[in-house]
Amino acid sequence: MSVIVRFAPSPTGYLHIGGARTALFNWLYARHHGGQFRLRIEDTDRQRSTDAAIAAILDGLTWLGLEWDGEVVYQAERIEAHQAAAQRLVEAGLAYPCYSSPDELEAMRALAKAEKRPIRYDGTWRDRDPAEAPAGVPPVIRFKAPLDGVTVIEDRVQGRVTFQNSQLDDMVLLRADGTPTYMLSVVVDDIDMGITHIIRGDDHLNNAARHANLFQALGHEPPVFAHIPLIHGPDGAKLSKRHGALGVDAYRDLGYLPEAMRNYLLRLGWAHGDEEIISTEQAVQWFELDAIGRSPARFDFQKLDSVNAHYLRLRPDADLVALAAPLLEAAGHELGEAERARLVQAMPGLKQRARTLVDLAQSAAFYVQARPLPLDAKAAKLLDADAKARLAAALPALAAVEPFTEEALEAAARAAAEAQGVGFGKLAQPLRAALTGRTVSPGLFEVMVGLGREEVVGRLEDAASGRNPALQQND
RNA sequence: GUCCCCAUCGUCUAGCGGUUAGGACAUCACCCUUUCAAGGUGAAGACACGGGUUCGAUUCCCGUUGGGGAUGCCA
Repeated sequence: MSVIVRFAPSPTGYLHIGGARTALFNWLYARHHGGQFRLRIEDTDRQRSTDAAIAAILDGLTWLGLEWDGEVVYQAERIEAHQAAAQRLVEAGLAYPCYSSPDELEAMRALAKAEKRPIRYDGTWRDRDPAEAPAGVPPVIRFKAPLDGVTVIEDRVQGRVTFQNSQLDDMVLLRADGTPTYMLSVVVDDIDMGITHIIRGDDHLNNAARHANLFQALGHEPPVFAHIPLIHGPDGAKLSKRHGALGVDAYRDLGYLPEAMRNYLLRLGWAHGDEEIISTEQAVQWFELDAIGRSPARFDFQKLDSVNAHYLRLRPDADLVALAAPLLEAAGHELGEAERARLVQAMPGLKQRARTLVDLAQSAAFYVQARPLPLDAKAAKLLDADAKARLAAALPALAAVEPFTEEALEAAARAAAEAQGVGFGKLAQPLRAALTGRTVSPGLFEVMVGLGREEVVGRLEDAASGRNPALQQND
């Protein structure tokens, strides 16, 4: 049997991190088995579905590199099939019209709650003669769920889960306006799409029992279920849109790489021994449902940062310049050919120190900053009169270094420090401040070579004569 | 309230009856060193609790506690 899985988000908001992981697991499972990964937009709730949300979901998946197979299925376009299925169930006596009004239902629930009884539809219209229907009230169609016995779900992640059928009430299949609900449309679409495995968040575990019964009623065996645990926020509470959950676009803006997101998300709930850094290719090869853990995981930015830093270092320098360039330009730095070339050359030292693309752009800014270079507070403080004197004294030797290489520059700088009778650090930090405007940077001589002789001399002259403006910031 | 799920270092996890309970992130020390990273070495840090089963439980069973989810004419 060839594997067909699907990711089925509802377009009521952006693609959040939990959905992204569900999509990733589905995608990996499909790729591992050489099957298909289908995308289905569950937009049966026309009021809450938006085109913007659909676009955000497609964008998010594309950015994450989770390409889907075949056409996107829009559930709203399949209403006729859903309605026909409901009709068949009514004709077969497996579903019935219910005339209870929303108000009555609400009162029913309130009463059940007050009396501390299970909150469930009481089945008023299940066996009542439709002839008793109130005039002018359009009914909903409800599923005639089994009253006793049990429904057993053999879940690939959660194991065997048994539900008492007495707990399952008669769910609404068709709303009063004739539109299908999620419960109906998922099952009909899963059948029509030939879905073999349903991998989704375990907030649907309860629904699995209802779905399984509907599959049976429609004459099909349910697919294999795999309900994966939810992701929680750092405080252990459910990660929701009003509780720290961000759309994948936010992670992109925060400077995370898609391959890092895939690796990090994969390790949230899935493991392969002690492996931490797992390439996507390797993940496809290894991924299996059995290795999915059953307990919920908390989202941890520090770990994500660490994984991201790893993948950042793996990226080619030119890639990183292309990714950081928009950020630098947004910060007001104009990037011509010369600046871009300078950045590519400087990237090995920069990328080793960055955790995100945002970090990277910030720490790269000094390379493309126009003179005179602004100094941050610490750098300004460091460049006192003594430091400036040392810079002035060392300048001629550095300006004359030939060839202009890291080795030659280092030799010259060390000789200059010695000539001045100070430790190398006493000269190095002022040089750093003068050249980068900060007290923290990549290796000094790497910076010099990256900047080029002319720029180095200019920046040192600026600093020695106190031409740099101070930056207001305090880091 | 009712139903369902979960429970190993702060966090992510390995473990699938007998281990000095392993790794990663974070933390702390030291090394390297021109700063910061990276890298290296090391430290500290966990089986929620109570009953069983067993020669032996982190591991199997039951309960307690604690989290989470579901209880919609949302998905």
